[in-house]
Amino acid sequence: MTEPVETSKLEQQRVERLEKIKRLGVDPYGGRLDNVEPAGTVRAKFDTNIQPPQRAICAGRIVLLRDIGKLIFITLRDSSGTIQLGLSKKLLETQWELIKLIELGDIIGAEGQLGLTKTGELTIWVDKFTLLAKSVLQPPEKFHGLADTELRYRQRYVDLWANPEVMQRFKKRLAIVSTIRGFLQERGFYEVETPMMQTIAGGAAAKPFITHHNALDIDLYLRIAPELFLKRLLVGGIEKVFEINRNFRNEGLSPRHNPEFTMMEIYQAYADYNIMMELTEELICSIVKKHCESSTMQFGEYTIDFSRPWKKIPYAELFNQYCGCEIHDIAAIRKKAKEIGFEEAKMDDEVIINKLFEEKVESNLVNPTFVIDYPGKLCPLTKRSKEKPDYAERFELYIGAMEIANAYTELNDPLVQYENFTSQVKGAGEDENTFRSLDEDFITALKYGMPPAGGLGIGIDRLIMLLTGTTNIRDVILFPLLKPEK
RNA sequence: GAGGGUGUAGCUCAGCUGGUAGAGCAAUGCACUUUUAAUGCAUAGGUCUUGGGUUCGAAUCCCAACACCCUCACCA
Repeated sequence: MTEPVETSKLEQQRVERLEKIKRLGVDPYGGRLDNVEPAGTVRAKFDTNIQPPQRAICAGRIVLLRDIGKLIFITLRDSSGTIQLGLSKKLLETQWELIKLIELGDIIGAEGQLGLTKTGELTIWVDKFTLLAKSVLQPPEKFHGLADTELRYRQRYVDLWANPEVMQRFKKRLAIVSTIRGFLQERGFYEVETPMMQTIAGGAAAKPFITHHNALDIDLYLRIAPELFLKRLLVGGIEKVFEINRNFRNEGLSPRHNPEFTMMEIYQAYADYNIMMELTEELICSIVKKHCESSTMQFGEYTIDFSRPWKKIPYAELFNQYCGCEIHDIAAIRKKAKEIGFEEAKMDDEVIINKLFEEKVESNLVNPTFVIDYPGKLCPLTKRSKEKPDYAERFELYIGAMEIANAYTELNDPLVQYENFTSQVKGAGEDENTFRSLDEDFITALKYGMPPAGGLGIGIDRLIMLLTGTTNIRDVILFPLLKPEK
């Protein structure tokens, strides 16, 4: 464990400075500092007219340092932004030897009077200086920041302060999630946590990660969806329930897929998919209103207009429009699929239809669009439409050609649910069916009676991508999965 | 899994058709009390991702490995 760490010359120089600081009798790793204010708050509250002159205490990392001899200007950064410190030898005579030893990347605390320089920059004229943490590694270059994508992901702890827009993006993410919680709590939804480790990975058709419990000597799956547990809570009598938490899917990585991702699922008893549609539109629009500058967002090459009302178009209609054939004309559909190169012979009709849909339709759905009424066979957990029994009361919300939400009127008939679990859909992938396994306890729960309900799932990472104009999911996940080095 | 791209100083990047490496920032030293990527002068900094090969000679050409990025495939 304690193998000698190879240190660079630059690091050794910094360690030498650290030793010098210790010899001055100063703890280079500081301690508690009271009444610290965010730089942004200090900036906002500053008023030249207030007498006597205001004071402020700030703490953060040194990102710029301009040493002019007996005067040093420091740009200090915290999560709220930056503020300039002015350190004058006159004011800090007793600490001057220490101050001359601090450098870029160190974390310091500074207290003093606020004022403007002759160029109008708000400055804390420091009269109390505290070293809070000596940095013994070189920070990245001040102008370009940290640009190497791999390093940015591996060392997010550097990326966050080396590239201020990264901090802003993640703060926006946190604020949006907090808004979502508030929105749902206001409407009487309870937030719950259901098992991440499950003995049966249900609620979706994805490949799970497998782990092992030693004491029980059983394999467990990391969940691919919380759905079946949240519905058990509907059976249990929690009428309005939601969970925001991680799902894990053992599949390929892409700019839109991370193996662990954050999913929100909402269930509301006595509702249906129409109510979920309203809820979705209201939720996302209220987020846009609160956290975005306009109702139009740039997302890669797309310009997305979030203005209400959002379009609602039946699946079959979109299919017809973009695939150029009628959804019931199976012969024409199979011919088309063959042209594109699907192995259509092995697939059920519905699977081909859906593949064609994904291929032809999705890329056209730029502005928020509810695709409604899915072919019933594609939706084993959904209640069928009373008027059109071949269709399920399900919608998917597409924004920026990306699937953002998926919702349906929940199937609450235990016998039909059992039937759907046990009948296989052919051609949807070999491994996939293995894991559409039968959760008998879930059927038992349904047998006790689950109220009719609307259910909604929103991919939080993707929503954040849209609302921050970020086209790679890794840029909205603090620590995306990377292969280990070496 | 397939194809394409990238990997050079702490960081950001140059480096042509092979001749043992360059800038800016950071660092080190000196000067400087109103700077804004401070400035001026000076100095130092490299297993060119790794391992093979071709060659008198490889950062450069060839092969392989590793990591990252992009596209596709897989994908509830």
